[in-house]
Formats: sequence, C-alpha cells, structure tokens
Amino acid sequence: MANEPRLSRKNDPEKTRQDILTVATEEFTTHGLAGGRVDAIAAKTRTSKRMIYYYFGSKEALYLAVLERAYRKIRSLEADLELSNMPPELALRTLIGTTFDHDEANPDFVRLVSIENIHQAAHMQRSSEIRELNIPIINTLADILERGRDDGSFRRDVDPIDLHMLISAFCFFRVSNRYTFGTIFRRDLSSPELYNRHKTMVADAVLDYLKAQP
Amino acid sequence: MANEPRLSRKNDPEKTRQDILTVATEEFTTHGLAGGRVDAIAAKTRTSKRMIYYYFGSKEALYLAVLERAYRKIRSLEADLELSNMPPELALRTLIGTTFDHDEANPDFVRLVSIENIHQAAHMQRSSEIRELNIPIINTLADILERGRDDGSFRRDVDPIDLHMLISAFCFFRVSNRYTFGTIFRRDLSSPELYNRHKTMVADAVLDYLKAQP
DNA sequence: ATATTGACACGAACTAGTTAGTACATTATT
DNA sequence: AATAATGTACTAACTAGTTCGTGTCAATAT
Repeated sequence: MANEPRLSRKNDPEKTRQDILTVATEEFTTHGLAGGRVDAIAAKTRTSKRMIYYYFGSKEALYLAVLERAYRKIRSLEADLELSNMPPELALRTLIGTTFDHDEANPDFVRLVSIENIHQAAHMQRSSEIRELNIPIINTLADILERGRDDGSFRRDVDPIDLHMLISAFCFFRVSNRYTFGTIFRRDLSSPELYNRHKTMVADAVLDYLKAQP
Repeated sequence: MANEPRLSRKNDPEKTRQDILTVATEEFTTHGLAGGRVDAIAAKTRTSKRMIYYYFGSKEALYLAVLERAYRKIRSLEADLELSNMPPELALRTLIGTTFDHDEANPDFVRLVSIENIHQAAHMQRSSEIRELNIPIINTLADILERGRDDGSFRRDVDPIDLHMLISAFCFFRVSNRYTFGTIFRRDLSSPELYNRHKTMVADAVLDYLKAQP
C-alpha cells in the first residue's frame, strides 16, 4: 500500500480535510482559538489557506470542526469495556483506570476542553452533535453503583454524575494543570513514577469513599 | 502615614494602575491572552491606552501583572486559619472547605490559571515572584498528615503535594470546567444545591481515603 | 478514440479591517 | 523649573477572509 502506481490521482478531498483538521488541532491546542493563526495552519498543511475556507468556511467553523472531531474520537473509544460482567469494585477500578489513561494519552482533547471553557462552551452549545452527545459512561457508572449497593460493597449512595465528576476532575486536572502545578511545586507531572502513584491514588480514594460508612 | 486625600488630587498613579489591572483581569479572563484587546481594556478604563503602555509597557507585561496580582491575592488569603490547634480530621475538613470556597469565589483566578496552562505556564515561569511562590498550604497539609498518623486517625501514608492535588483538582475542575460539564450533563454547577453536595463530597472522599486501611 | 463540458479541487496574490504599539503635545505635582 | 502623569492622533504590521484564475476528472458528444 506504500506506493500507489497511479500518477493521475491528485485530488483527494477527504485527505485534504483531515490534513487541515490535524494541523488545526495542533495550532488551536497550542495557541487557543484567538491565538491560533489561519496562516500558520495553512503553512503547515500540504494545501493552502484557500482550501481551509473552501472546506470549512471560517476560522470559527474550523475550530468547531476540530472540537467535534475530538469529541467524536472520545465517544468511539468510550464504549465496549465489558464491565457489566465484572464485580462492581473491579469494574469501577477498571473504569477509573481507563478514564485516567484517556486523559493522560489525549492532552490535545484536554486542552481543547479547557479552551472551550474559557469561551464558556459557546461553540459546543452551537453544535447539536456535541450538545446531544450522550456520555455512556454515566449509565455504566449507574449500573456499577447499583450493583455495588445491592451486593453490599458500596455503602454510600452517590449520584452517578457526581461520581463521574469526582473521577474526571482528578484525571483531567493532572493533565490540564500540568504546567502551572508542575512549575509551582517543581514536579514533572508526566513522569512514570507519578503516573503510577496517581493512578492508584484516584482509584483508592474513590473506592474508599464508596465503601465507607456514610 | 495614612494621609487624608488632598482636595486638589488629580494625578493618582496607584489608583490608575489598579484600575487598569482590574479591567484587564476581566478582559483576559473572558477572552484569553490573545483574545483580550488592549483597546477594549482602554475603553473600559477611566484612563487611556497610552497609560496602559506607560505603566505596563506591553500587552504581555500587562497580562503578567494581572497574573501576579491574582497569585498575590490568593497567597494573602491562604495563611492564618489556625489549623494547628485543631484535631487533624477537623483541621483537614476546614482546609478542604476553604480551598473549595476559594475556587468557588474566585472564578477569575481559576480562569487565569487555565489560560496560563494553555500557554504552558510560559509567563509564570518568567516571573520570579510567582515561580518562587511557596504555597504554605503544603506545610500545613504536611503537619496535619503527620499529626493524623501519630494519633492514629489517618492510616494512609500520603505525600502532601499529592494530597493537595487531590483536593485542588476537584475544587478547581468544578469551576474551570463548569461550562462544558454543565452543557453535556445539563447541570447548573453554580447552583447552591450542588455547592453543598459537592463540598461535602470532596471532604468525605478525602477523609475516607486517609482513614482507610491501605 | 477523441474533443467538449461542467462540477469540483486547488493556488497565489490581494484587500479591508483590526490591533499592538508610538510620537508628540499638554497638564499636574513637587 | 523639573519631573511625573496624561490625552490625541497616528502608524506599521498583522490577519481573517476574498478574488480570480488554473488544474482534475469523469461523463457525454462527436
């Protein structure tokens, strides 16, 4: 597949679109929406600025396309973990580990979400695709919580969205605030040592909380 | 030295500086560094754009001044809680409540920190004032942890900076990600109901974690 | 087989509006 | 008088978006 023998294939719209989106993602995640330069994106692309406007219409629309693509990617990754067969405690530990690793592995996504929050989620709200995004993790959590209460392993009665927030907050913060936190406390938050310690810590903290006597 | 303001006082550099900083804080926290407009700041100030450059030299320097002022403010608030006389568990609950309320009450600070992280803490690193900022909360936490281990109320051995991160992450995330999280899960994260529930939740989760058998 | 056509894909150079920063003059304070 | 503080009006550079033109491909006509 390395060499396409056909010389004549030059137009490749889908590839061009994806190329623009990839470059734009990097530009926006490193400079923000206002700080990102369309000319800089054009220069790093195999194509031209004209094409950016041809395919996406405006800088904001391009940013939104970047955001939607990022959310589409996480949604596709989130499904199929087969947690419903596991005992509740193991299922939850697995889910927390997955969330932790997801944020760790996708700093671009974390940064885009941070940028969206600075803009008060204005673009996300205008996107029906993202707004109607139904995060399946909530149903999974609700199921785990219910089973855990039923079999007596969880004694606390917690709202699944609150629980998701408790988990997400730590995993997200570790990545989103890596630079300021690292600077102030002189810590490299991307070191393997801290990765392991923190991953264990969130899981333990959440499980201890759910198991404790209210 | 507290002088009564002179009648003929018209030049008031310090007031002008503070006025500019206040307006600039609002501009940068709502639009980011690149998105914030010097002209917009000048228009909302009692003074002119000329004065912004007279006092601060450049847009970036103004932004840094805003950031430094924000950090100076939190440092001054952080001290004197007189936690060392309280029993460890109560001391920690008080400290967590204070952190929680601080982030809740200072969304501007939270937003500035988010913005700094998008810029990879570049400005903070150039500021010796912020870089050398020694967050006293770590010593307080270390003291509480030691006392808690000594009197047997805490069974886990936790690094104070890790603990600070665990606490901060939740308190910060609630504010920093208010918009995207609120949009996706259709929740108003600034409602009094959630304020109470979440404040109790972090404290319980952290305490349960420290008290649990490792 | 080859020419024609039209919709799509693409590029270089340009434009209109914006934005950070400045020159120069003026007023206030000591 | 000397210096600090301030206002007006500007400019040089930048930046989002556009104009106008060329190249590609496949279907149809000749």
